[in-house]
Amino acid sequence: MGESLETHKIMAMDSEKRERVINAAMKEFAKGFKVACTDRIVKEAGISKGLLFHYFGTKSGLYNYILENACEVIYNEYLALIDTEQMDIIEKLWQTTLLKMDLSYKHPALFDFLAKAYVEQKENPDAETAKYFAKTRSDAVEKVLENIDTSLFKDGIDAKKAANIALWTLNGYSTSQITNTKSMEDYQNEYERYLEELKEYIEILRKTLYK
Amino acid sequence: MGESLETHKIMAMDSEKRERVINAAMKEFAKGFKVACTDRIVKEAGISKGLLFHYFGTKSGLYNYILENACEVIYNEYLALIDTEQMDIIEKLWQTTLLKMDLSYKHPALFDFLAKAYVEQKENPDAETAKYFAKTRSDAVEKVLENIDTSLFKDGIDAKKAANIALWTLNGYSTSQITNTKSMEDYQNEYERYLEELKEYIEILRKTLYK
Amino acid sequence: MGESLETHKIMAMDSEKRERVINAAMKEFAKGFKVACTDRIVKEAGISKGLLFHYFGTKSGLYNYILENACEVIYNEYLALIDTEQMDIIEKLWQTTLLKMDLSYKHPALFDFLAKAYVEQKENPDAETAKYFAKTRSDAVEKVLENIDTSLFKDGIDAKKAANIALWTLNGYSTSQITNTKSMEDYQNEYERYLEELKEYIEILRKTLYK
Amino acid sequence: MGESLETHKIMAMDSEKRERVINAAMKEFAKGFKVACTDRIVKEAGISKGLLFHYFGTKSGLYNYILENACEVIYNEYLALIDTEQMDIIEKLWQTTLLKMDLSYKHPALFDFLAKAYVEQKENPDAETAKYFAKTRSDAVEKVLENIDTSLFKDGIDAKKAANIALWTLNGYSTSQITNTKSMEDYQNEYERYLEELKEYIEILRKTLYK
DNA sequence: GATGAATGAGGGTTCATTCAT
DNA sequence: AATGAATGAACCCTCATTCAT
Repeated sequence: MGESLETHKIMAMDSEKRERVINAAMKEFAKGFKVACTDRIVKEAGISKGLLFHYFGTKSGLYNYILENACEVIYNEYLALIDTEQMDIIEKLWQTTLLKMDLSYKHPALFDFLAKAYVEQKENPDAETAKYFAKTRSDAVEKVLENIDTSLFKDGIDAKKAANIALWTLNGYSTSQITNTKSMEDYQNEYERYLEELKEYIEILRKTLYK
Repeated sequence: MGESLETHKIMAMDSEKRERVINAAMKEFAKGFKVACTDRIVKEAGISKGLLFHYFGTKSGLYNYILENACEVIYNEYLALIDTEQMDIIEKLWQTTLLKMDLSYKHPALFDFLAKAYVEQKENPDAETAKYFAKTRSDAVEKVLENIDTSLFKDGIDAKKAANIALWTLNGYSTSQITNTKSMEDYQNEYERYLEELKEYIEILRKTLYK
Repeated sequence: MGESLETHKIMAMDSEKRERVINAAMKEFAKGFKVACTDRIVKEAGISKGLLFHYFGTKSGLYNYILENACEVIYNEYLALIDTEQMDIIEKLWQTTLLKMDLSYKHPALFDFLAKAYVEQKENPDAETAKYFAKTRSDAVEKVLENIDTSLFKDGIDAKKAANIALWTLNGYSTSQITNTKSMEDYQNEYERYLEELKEYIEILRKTLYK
Repeated sequence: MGESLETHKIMAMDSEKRERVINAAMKEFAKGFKVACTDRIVKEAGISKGLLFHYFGTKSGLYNYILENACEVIYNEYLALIDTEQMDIIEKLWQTTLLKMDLSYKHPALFDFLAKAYVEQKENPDAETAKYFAKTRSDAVEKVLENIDTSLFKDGIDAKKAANIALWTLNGYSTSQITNTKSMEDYQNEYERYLEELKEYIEILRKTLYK
């Protein structure tokens, strides 16, 4: 879990302040490690530059903390909520998509940050953090695709591949929507239509992949 | 098409030298605009720093030129080669995937650069370049999805959505492969297996979406 | 001496704690004023940063206190022990060298600190402290060179100069030994050999300078 | 000799400008590596901060260059001028002292810088530079003490030790003079008296150590 | 056209010093 | 008295951009 040197300091931090730093830093690091600017982070978090380095040591230290924290959020507020009893993979994907949307609402920068972290991986985080991040990713994939009822799929179709098709379809749709959405207000207005259309994709997947 | 101030200057440039700059800059900008460093570009391109700025004015100017150039490559070496007569969308997607792999071989940094440009959009390019880039993207989608024989799909399935499922599936598979591929050599060794597996996905799509 | 503003505060300090601060600070300041870091001092002394500044006001304030304290050590534990009855300067130098070695053992950082303070003089200490330091130095020279029996020297040799030659020789040898000594263990192993060789120099001086 | 990466860049530098940087940096580094401030160096040298780093890469890089350069000065303007035919060590020491005074006049910060470099050794310079510096020092000692006519010393006196006594005496006197000298003007006014007194020490050494 | 020396604003990091508790 | 969180000035270093040649 990355018990870096500063962890105890960070834990001792005023939690409200820590929250502000986490939010500001995640938003900033979503732009990429190098582009992220600690000046903007401290300004948005409302603390001094010195304090940031007092707690996190270096920019990389902060980055590692934010990444590990994001992983923990994924574990606690996403993976923990996945219904492992659900063996109908399409139904499960529908539910996880809803979970993700909730999460994305509570932590607006979370998925952008994680996506960037993934693209930039190996460059910035230390070995331990990177390992934790990789494990989080594989755990997430596994948790979604494990324990599925393969007998639901049409005969003669590889279950693993069919599940992937369902997964990529939902991801593809989500991505395309984010792309087309300009603003947060846009997003809220379109929310209903978005869910509706998503359900239609779900139906097609069910109709075509399932018996 | 981005008639920026410097365009005529750039055209007057020795074409071999220009090619070297384009390759070097694309590779560098694939890392992201801010992270890209003009020092490395001029070093790899074998020209002086002064000359780079003589032709392109600013780093952003260079970026815009590279982005527009990449769009032109997409038009000339990808979209132009798509078989518009092909009405079987799954077959068409298979062919475009092969085209992309060819392109990726000829311009190793092209898709990485475009992906980064997409993720970073709005921040760097000027309005006109951004518009051109957006148009290229939508033209690409349209060119693939236009003029497809919807009667091939099973009855009761929205053709547009079914086509998207096929599209996202192939993209999803490509992305997952790139992720798992560590090196260029890896890639060449796995090439055959990659195509084989891709074909299997194609078959599943055909079996499930088509009558 | 050096009645700076904080002196009474410092005297009110718990003496054990003060001792720890003095030792830690002297060791740290032996590296040079600027390089010395108050964080390391408080850590080694086992007190809080706030307390350090409560007592000493500023880094310079602490430095001045340490320097004055070191001077007092020199007065009390070195100059006070010099045998003023001893008129044989060479014998006296031999004895003072032994005294210095004792002192160096009791206060490992003392001479390093004073040497650094001397090299850096004028930059850091306040005027009064600097004066006290200078006086300590000249007192030390005087105390060693005063009241010597000049009749022991060969005729036709200026006694003052001859005494200096003896002084510089012993200092020169000491310095060269410190230079060649890598570690504290080294030092203890070589201690006997060191004294032996020193005695040989003493003999030469006696043979050449004295009648 | 330390062919570091930047050496060719430095050699291509305008020599007058380089001279200004060397002088400014040597003066500044004579305060110690950490205390030295690149802002003051560039200000005194009359160049921009960027240029300093363009040529020398890092503060350490500059330091190493200055140290190597100082060693070269020692070789070319000091060791090369020592009369190796001179077998009378006392006469030789007298001559080398004069050489040093000349050097000290031409390069006012040289010996201060080297003394500081010696005290701080192992911390800052890279391995190669450190080796070169160490070699310069040992070459200097050797060149002075080699090839001396031991038959000049009184019988029963170890020649090596006797030579050291002479060496330390002259060094001791020089050091004491520098200490007492406040300003450059002081120095020039006292120059004659200084030489006179030095000669007297020489005479004593001759009278006492030689047959 | 072509070069690369020169600039300076911006960014990460350190550390003496202050202050609320 | 005692603590350590909080501050900001100062420092090293990078890099886009300019300009004299």
